[in-house]
Amino acid sequence: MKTTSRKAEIIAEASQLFKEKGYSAVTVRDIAQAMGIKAASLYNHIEGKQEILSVLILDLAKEFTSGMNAILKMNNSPLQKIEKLIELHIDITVNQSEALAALNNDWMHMAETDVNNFVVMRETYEENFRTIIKEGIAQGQLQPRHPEVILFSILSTLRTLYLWYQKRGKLDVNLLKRDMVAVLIRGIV
Amino acid sequence: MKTTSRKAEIIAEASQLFKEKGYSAVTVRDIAQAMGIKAASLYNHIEGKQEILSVLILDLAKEFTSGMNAILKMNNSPLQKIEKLIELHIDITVNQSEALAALNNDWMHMAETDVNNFVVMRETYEENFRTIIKEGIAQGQLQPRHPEVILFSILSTLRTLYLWYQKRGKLDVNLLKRDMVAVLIRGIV
DNA sequence: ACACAAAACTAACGTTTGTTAGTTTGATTT
DNA sequence: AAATCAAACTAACAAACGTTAGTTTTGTGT
Repeated sequence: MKTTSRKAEIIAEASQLFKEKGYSAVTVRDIAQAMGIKAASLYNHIEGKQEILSVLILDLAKEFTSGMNAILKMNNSPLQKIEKLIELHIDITVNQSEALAALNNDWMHMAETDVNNFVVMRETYEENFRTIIKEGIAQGQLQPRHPEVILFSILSTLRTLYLWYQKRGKLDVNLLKRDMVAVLIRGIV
Repeated sequence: MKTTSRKAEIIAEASQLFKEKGYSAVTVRDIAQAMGIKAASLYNHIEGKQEILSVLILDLAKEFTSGMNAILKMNNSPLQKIEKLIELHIDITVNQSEALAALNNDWMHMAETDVNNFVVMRETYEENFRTIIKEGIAQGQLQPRHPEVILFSILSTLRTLYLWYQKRGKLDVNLLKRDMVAVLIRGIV
């Protein structure tokens, strides 16, 4: 059964190394060694080191974008939308944690065009999130805090979840979702 | 008035570059250019590229450690201690944001001994924080959520604050503290 | 058995990397 | 005026970098 292409295997292997040391500190020889082949052999499958990074990041960014769009279409309350967004991030984290590391830390090392596309996608995503929060405040469903503080505190928690999930012995995803929603939305007191 | 040594100037300049591109992507020639001198001239002041990183990270780690120790000595309630910790992070972020980027993202690129010291300091810090949270739960002051989820959601927000503070036009520190404490502790609903 | 394509290989390339060695500059002290 | 010293310089190094070119191996369908 050959379900994964060689290119996909390379990208998967590279993403783990990128997560550990960052894109710039990983050499193509490192990636090749992890694959059990020589560095030059990689170029039968990829165009270059940067392509790996771009595939990793842009594919994931698209996943966030389409997840956001799906949530925007639902006619739920702002608070319910935020809950859905938290669950979206957790789902992506659970099976894409390596790509998340690259997206968070190494996006600026993509080719210029890709960086520009990425930044637009990211700003759009944040703007959509911000709008949901503002609606929640306007409707009296959320506390009247500075929307930027709310956006940031939720988003930074979710964005770095990949660092922390998995080192704590894989706690159950549904338990994680429940407690995370509770903590982020209802606080800890 | 010569209040800052040349070495300190180099470290300050380097930390800005590290924040933008990460340690590995910054060359000593980049740092030299930012200083307006040649790369070789740096070595009159520093032992090597790694030394810059270690000074940045370990000095900051010590600051967190002594801040934590001061808070542990106070006889406040767990909740009050957490508020103090949030303020500690905000204070450090406001005037050390470049070093924070290195501490978060590039600690693994220090020399092995320094990495080991750092990891111990970090684990100790987290363990102290976790203990405070557990006490808060035990005393009924905090909601009975998974302590790890609480610890993580607070800490990850505070740790990445440096990314976000300053691009939003330097909102007032006291306002930031107040809203951040409110959001992290009392939630958003 | 043969042809073909996928995927590995060896060898090398031009650059860039961090760093060292030895020298010159410019200001301050004696 | 001579000596001192911090801090810059030029020149070069060996090693590591991403990548290319050309060749050989391996597996698959005919």
